[in-house]
Amino acid sequence: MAQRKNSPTIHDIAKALDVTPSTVSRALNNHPRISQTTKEAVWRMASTLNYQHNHLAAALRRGRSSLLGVMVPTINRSFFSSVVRGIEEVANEAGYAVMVCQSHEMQEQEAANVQVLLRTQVDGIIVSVGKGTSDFSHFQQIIDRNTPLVLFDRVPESLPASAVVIDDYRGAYQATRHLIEQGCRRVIHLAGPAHLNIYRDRQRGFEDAHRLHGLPLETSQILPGSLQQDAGHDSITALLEAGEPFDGIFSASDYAAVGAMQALKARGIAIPEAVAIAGFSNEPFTSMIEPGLTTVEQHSRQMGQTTARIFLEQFDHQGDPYVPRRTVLTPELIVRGSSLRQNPR
Amino acid sequence: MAQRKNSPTIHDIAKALDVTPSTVSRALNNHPRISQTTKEAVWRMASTLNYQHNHLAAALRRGRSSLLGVMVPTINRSFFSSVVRGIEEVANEAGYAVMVCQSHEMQEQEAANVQVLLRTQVDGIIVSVGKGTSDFSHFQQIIDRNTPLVLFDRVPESLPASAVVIDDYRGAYQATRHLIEQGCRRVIHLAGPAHLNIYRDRQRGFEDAHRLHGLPLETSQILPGSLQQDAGHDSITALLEAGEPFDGIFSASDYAAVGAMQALKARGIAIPEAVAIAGFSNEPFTSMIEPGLTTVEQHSRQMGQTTARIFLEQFDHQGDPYVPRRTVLTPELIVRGSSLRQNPR
DNA sequence: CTGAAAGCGCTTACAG
DNA sequence: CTGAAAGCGCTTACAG
Repeated sequence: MAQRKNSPTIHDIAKALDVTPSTVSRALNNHPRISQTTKEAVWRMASTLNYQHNHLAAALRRGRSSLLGVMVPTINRSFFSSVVRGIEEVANEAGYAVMVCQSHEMQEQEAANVQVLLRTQVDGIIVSVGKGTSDFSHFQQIIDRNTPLVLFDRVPESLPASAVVIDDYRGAYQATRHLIEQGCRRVIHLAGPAHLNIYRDRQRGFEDAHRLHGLPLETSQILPGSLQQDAGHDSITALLEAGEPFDGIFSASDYAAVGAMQALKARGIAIPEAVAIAGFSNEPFTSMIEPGLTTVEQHSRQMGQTTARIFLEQFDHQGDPYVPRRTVLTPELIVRGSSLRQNPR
Repeated sequence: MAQRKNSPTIHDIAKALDVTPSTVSRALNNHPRISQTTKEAVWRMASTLNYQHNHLAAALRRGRSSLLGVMVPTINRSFFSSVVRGIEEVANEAGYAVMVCQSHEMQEQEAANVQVLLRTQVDGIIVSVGKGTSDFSHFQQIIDRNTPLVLFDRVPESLPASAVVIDDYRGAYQATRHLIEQGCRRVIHLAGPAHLNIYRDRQRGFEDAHRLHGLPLETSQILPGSLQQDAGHDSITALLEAGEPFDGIFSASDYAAVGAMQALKARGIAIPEAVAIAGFSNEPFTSMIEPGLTTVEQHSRQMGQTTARIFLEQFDHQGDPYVPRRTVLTPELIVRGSSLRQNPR
């Protein structure tokens, strides 16, 4: 079995200095009513003994852990890892350690992770929900426990919690309008699962861009799918094999857009001349491929920072009647070679 | 201030059932010497009261937190996020929650994170060191505290800790040999900081491939750098501007390789005909770009799983005299269009 | 099979 | 400016 970790405690420091643990604790926490001499003696002794503060014990006593839980569908997306980075920056600054975990898009894993985070007594939880989640009761449990919950990007509307999102509708609208301005007359939309706000909003933006430009739109132009790279590839390949005509693609994901590009290239279809294409998220690879993929920047790092700040506010006002708020960031269209035609219209 | 979280405790369950906290605790932990009837009553009451086990308190009492700390340079690399995924799989299975943090390649942040992890009383720490780290005393501190430490991929040799790596030498050797077999006679190596084992080994593999194939090698063929995308771009651009001749590139990083490819393309140099190129890591984008980038697969997920298993072993044998071990995984060369010539030699 | 009691390492009102 | 004492919520040898 695990052997006792003979780490020195506050008690050891106290004994060595012939003061009480109370004094040592106060000195370590830089309490104002402890003399400078005592503080320095304690600090020196702590360093000599290689004292390591037991955060667990302090957390138990204080009723707060200074741990912030973050759950994302996967860290293996530039979007999510950038958001995490933004959260870290603000949280660390405020004295929080961040505990990151992944749902891998599965509801079961998501619910299990919520249990882990709550049991670990995190002071708050930040979440972007997985594609596989349709029942949100595990989040309700967080709220019931009075633990601050902040959502970002993928946000279930039914939950009374604050959220930070970008204006997906607007990003999609702009991307689609851009394709139309480049001369596209029949644009395909690679859409995501409609139970997620972001994909619903992107589809609405796509639709409204057509409406407001007086362009007809058939439901067959909208292809829902997993938005993975292979799904994009397969959807477009099927379309081409069926002989369906189209001259533009707006994908709700950069990954599916790349798959689509590969399907087009495999048949020698010119991008952007024959088919112009735009994605969503500005993943780093979008500027590595050729032609560069037109996409929508989501300001992920800033989104993380904002989310963390809202958690901090909410934590400080815990107990007060809290009115959930929604923060909407503005997306930015990044135009690259995949959609930019020589002679638009 | 934060308000008391009125969560029910073991004591509440005990009172409601008219038994003692001891019994409730045992029932919840499924202790063998508690009657089935009592257990079921406790479980039912726990569920009725919506009891949430306080992991912090249990951890404090038991002297173990069931938390595993993982520190990587950045989660924003497919390699690292896959390793983390592998660690998670094994650790969760064994009842551990994983706490991920990033050093962002900076020694200071790395040392600070070690403090956070130790204070949080994690049961073990898994690390891949940052590029900016030259002083390893913060890791020594982990060992001194008797907390299991396992390293992977980027491993300081001076530390008496177990490590999991791939055979970087072999991967580099194979990639370079492949380039030579494709007819390259003067290969450039985009190298990484020599204080990191992986880059030293990759360079050795590069060198030995030349030696064993009787090909001359000048020191000017080795270009050390940050291995970021723009660094690769700039190094190769400078070489071209200087009129240096070369017909192959072996980059110690996929990112730098992409930068190099962009530099070549910008000047209309044919890949792989004029210059063949290979990278390292098999990042997903290597199969998205054109031509596909030849690279070395590192079996990252398996690396994570292995690392986690070694932690578990080490934790179980804590206190025993532990002999650090080194596990070396075999890399795999992935040949793609960036290096495959029609008529080799 | 269950209970009484001590204690994990810290913090903090209450005194002085 | 410092101390004595209680307690955060749990677990676990020791009894019976």
